Amino acid sequence: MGVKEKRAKYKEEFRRDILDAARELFINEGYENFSMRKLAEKIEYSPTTIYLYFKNKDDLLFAICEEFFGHFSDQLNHIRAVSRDPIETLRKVVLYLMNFGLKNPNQYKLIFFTKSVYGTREELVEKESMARNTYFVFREIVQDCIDAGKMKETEADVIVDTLTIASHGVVTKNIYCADFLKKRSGKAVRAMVDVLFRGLQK
Amino acid sequence: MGVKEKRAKYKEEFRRDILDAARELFINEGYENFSMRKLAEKIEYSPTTIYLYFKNKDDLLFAICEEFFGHFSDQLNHIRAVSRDPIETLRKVVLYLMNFGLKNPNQYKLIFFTKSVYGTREELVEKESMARNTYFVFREIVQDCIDAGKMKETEADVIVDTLTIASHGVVTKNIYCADFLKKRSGKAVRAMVDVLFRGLQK
DNA sequence: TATCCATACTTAACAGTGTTAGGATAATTG
DNA sequence: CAATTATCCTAACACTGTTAAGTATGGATA
Repeated sequence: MGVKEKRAKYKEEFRRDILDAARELFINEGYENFSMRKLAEKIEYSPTTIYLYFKNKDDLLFAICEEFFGHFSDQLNHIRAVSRDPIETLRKVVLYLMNFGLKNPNQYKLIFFTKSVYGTREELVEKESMARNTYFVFREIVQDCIDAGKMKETEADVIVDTLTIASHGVVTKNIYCADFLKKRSGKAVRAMVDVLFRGLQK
Repeated sequence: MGVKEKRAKYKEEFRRDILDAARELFINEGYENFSMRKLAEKIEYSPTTIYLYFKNKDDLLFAICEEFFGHFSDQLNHIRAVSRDPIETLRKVVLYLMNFGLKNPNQYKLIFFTKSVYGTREELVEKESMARNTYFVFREIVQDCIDAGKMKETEADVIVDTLTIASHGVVTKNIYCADFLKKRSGKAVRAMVDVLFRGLQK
């Protein structure tokens, strides 16, 4: 391996280290208490060093989001692979999304509250990204349900929106209403999923 | 009127002026660009003066939220008064909530993203507040639907949660997905409301 | 080997944030 | 008139993201 490649690899590795530290800091300290300076302290470098590996804070957050969406689309594919009935698959996917958000509020906030990281859906669909892959898999699963004749023949896009938006609501409710998780989130999740599928199925 | 009363009235009036300026600043400059210092500049006082009328930033935001909930619960009562069919009333209420959020993103953010201003539902129900009144009216409207035999006999609480959570999802989707409003929010709102009521009605 | 130079990283600073301590001024009270 | 109190301000603290400019260091080259 040449020196340049070695350097590139080192750079790549350091970037990963920073990313890992950032994610950890986010999860431990929370969305509001995350700062570039604290991250710098954690990795024991000056704050400015981070800017050699990430354009700015948003760029760093974007990288973490992409990491998550990579993991998430893998999960969707896995759920799809092990389950046969399309409606059951979709139900599991929605439950997975909600439960992830409920269990990882800080990471969820990071992903979905970081102002329009991915822009419009048109932009999302155009530009290669992990978030795009996730969206496509989600839509395919919905299409499976429609093709199996088990769901109203609305556009798959609109159904994806309805499901993700409702999930988003459940999670954000939990984030901004203290103790929602502890006391009523289980009930709320079940109620929401039941209403959604009762409303969507043929 | 005695001097003390006069003073109290003056204090109250100034508080209102600050509140009005703050709301205006929020709507014009946006949630992210609001700051105590900018508000101070707008009202042409030093930043510290604000702290004589509000304990801190959160206290000021809370006051604006309460103002909104006062207006909102009035609206709910009005809708309830002019409409006869309970399901139609409820549908209008949900649409009103969604549309308010879509049209007033900055104010909506302020109200629902200001971290747990009202605490848990138990706390909300206990402590006198405009938000509490709103919650009660909303629940009564849902109860009307159940009593009229037009809705599944789930607890009204849970149904209120389902509806507000879904509305919250629609609005936040709009806030964090650029151009959602312009292109697809109408469709999304209709789809969501249809699914919800199809899922909830008997 | 000595020079050069890019890479990696730092210090110091700018402009902004919420908030507080303590001081100044004006109005009201005794 | 003196004392008190209400009202407002200046200055500061401890943060924030970000940038400009500077310093070592270590490999490549003359």
